[in-house]
Amino acid sequence: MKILIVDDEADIREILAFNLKAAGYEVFEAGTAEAALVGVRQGRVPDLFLLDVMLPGMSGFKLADVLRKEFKNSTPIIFLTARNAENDMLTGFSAGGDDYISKPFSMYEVLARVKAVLRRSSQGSAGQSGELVQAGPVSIDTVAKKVTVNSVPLVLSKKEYDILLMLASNRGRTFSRSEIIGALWKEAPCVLERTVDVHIARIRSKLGEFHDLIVNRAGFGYSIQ
Amino acid sequence: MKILIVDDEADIREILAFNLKAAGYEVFEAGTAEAALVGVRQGRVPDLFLLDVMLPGMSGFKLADVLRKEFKNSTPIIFLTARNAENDMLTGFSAGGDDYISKPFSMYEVLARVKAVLRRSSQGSAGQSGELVQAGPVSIDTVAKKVTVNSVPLVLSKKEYDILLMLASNRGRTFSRSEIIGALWKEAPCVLERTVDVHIARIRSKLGEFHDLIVNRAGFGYSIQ
DNA sequence: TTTTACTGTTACCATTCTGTGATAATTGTT
DNA sequence: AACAATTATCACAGAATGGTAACAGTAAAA
Repeated sequence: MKILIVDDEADIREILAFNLKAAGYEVFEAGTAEAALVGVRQGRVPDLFLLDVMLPGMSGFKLADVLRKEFKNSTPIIFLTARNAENDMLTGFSAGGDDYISKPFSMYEVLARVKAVLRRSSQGSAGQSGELVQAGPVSIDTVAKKVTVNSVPLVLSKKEYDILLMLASNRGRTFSRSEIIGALWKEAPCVLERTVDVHIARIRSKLGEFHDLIVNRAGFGYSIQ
Repeated sequence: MKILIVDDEADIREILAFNLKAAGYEVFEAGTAEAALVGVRQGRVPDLFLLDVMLPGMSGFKLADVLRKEFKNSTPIIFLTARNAENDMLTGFSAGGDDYISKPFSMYEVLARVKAVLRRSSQGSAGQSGELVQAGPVSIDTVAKKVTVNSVPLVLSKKEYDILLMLASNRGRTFSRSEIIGALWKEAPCVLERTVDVHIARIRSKLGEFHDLIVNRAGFGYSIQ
């Protein structure tokens, strides 16, 4: 799968590129919308755009516009936006299959989103309901950031949501407590490992009859089968 | 075990080098990515890189890229990142077996990470998704941490899993009890050697008809052929 | 402000896992 | 064969791990 990163900050490009490559994607970079357009016109068409909104010269939105008009394609786009009052209105918004991630974002978040978008676009299912991560009766809309269990809405707190998403989007994989903390406690990675237990317990109690969706293996950690 | 530290700040290098040496590692240093590359090209290849992301000249990511391309090796890399908006996205993230630690870090954190990474790579199990270790009918997914025998799931406890993985990823090699204890009882290496027997017995009984997968040679130890 | 929800910690209990000693079985040696 | 050394297996207690409730501090909302 080919991904084109368009961002004027070389550091960000590098971080994204390196880690996406490590995750097995083929990655191209461009520092400006104009450069990206040249590449695409020469035939280097990616399967997904990672597009900074704030670009010098042609903006990310303009580029998206041009791409849509010129190629009439439906290549999905993930917009990267700096977090400010203007862009906040975009957070969680999604239209025409596109998606927004606001800086600062975590690589974990980006990777999850990229994976979801590519899977969805390869499945050809339209994006009205956003990207869905399914795990048994649980369905997570990663755009709306809403969870349903057998179509019944489930209200989770941020941490509960994060943990459930991490487990659900890696079904079968067992995460140790320290892995979970390392991935989700970016601000203060110094919480006790027992904290994870408590969050798991809270998720389970909200899951009701499906409380055993999250499996624990003593000494290994937690997983969703 | 050899570790190459690449960081432009001499102070940081010194602190890391001193403590890692004290912990028994062989340590090399480089102030720039270019210098590190020269050393590696001359044959001083470490078992682990500690790589600052923000280097003058060639960045840490670029160096990692070059190393991967030029040597096609899978030497693990731990990236050191200054804590700022850009690098926050990397905290706790891990892809392709690499790892991130953000400054300021504690030596305890670094040592724990180094130890974990080296153990992982010495067991021959890189961190990418679905790494399989096969041994006859037994197949071990080192990411999901699950074992199957002829595709039938096998539920093992942590210690049982560790022992089976050690034997399976070094097929044909016979490990004495003290070798097994030395490798797997890092925390409390003062258990009786008989303990290993008991764990082996428990694994064998779970293996059912394949109980003779694990072979013992009197006086030598255990192995999987 | 008050109220509410969220998060992290602790404590207590249940469960699972692990190490040990006893004893039986096997292997190697004379 | 007889003996010694080593390994296999069992049962049990203690240790480690996990589940859950209650509490307190904090942030967000009313």
